[in-house]
Amino acid sequence: MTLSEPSCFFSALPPRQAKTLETSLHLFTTRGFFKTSVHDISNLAEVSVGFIYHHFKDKEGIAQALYNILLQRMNELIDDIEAQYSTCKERCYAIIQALFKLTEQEPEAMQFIIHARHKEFLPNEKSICSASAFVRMRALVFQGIENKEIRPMDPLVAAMIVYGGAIRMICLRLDGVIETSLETLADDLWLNTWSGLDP
Amino acid sequence: MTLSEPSCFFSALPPRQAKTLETSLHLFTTRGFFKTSVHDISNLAEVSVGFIYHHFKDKEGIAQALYNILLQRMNELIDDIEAQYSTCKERCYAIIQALFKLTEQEPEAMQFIIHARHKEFLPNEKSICSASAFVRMRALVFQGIENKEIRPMDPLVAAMIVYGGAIRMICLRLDGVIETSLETLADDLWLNTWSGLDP
DNA sequence: GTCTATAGAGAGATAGAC
DNA sequence: GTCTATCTCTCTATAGAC
Repeated sequence: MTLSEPSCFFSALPPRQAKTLETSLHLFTTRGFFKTSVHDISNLAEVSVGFIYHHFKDKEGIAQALYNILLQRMNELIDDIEAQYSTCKERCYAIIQALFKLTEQEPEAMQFIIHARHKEFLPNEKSICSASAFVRMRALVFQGIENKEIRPMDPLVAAMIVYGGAIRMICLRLDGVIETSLETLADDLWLNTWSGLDP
Repeated sequence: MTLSEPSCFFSALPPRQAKTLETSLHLFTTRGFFKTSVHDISNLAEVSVGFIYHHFKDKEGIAQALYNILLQRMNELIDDIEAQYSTCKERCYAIIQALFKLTEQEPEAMQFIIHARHKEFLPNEKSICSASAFVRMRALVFQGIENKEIRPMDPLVAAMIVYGGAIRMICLRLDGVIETSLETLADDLWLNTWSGLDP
């Protein structure tokens, strides 16, 4: 899976639906969901309002579709990493590197996944932290404790230490506080994070 | 400063303005800013719409007032900690404990501070990560590196490691993913976080 | 399937009495 | 200072032509 082109997330869909979702992702992350009207999307994506309502249930339906597609991609990304690596340490680091890469290449997608406060506009969706991809990320750490790759501690605490710094860096990068590419900081982060967990 | 009573944040204000802000904080964090109407606030706070518009410029003005007051409190909290402790390690741990305590006692205030995506409804306000309290928190870590309390590394990376796990735990606690009090997990977190930073 | 025009509802903000 | 009534506008969603 390459992540370098915006269209890659939506390439399985017909082109105008893909355009609608790309445009919605852009507007939702820059202006916010509630400050984006369906007409804004219609104008910028060059599709009619009728087209949008024919293919998506309503405005929330657009957000729901984005949410499903992006989390699906995250799950595929974890599938790949689990297939390629076997130790907890390798897998967790690979996930962090993949998230950093995604942040640099597709900041809007990352913003939507991490930051969008889905609860406000997807009331039926659980918190993003409960989404399968994030549960699987934590599960990798739990296994690491069982395997004794990680020193004994509360599993949830271990998971927060493993991913907390990385997720925080992603947030600050998306907010413009960090001005350098995350990929150059990944080694420094991981070296010092892991030394707190090594048995 | 005690944080155990909701009114403590707003106790300097006349009672009905305090009630307005308390109610707004409650509705903004539970329903969201854009799904809360001024009439909702008026009804629940038992004040008139006219009262609200007389004391606050507009709906965003309410959010701005909340933002200012809560960040002010965070700054006072850091003042207290800087006065009471002198080492980087002690100060950072005290901040994490204070944030955990605040999360347990005033979850709505914490939710607003950390999670509210102010950019959507306070477009003139910088990202919360740039707010003075958060900048000061990072500065404490930077000093720790200069003092050689923390092993040499990128200062921003060090700050993310110090606070990343804690902030992540706060988010998961607020979202209901963590079901136990954060205060019982603080020691475990800090012990294993710091051992990645100790020279 | 796709479009335009429009209905209908709700919200922010204000005017003006007290 | 405080209240109620209302104005005005924007947005979601749909109806109906093609």
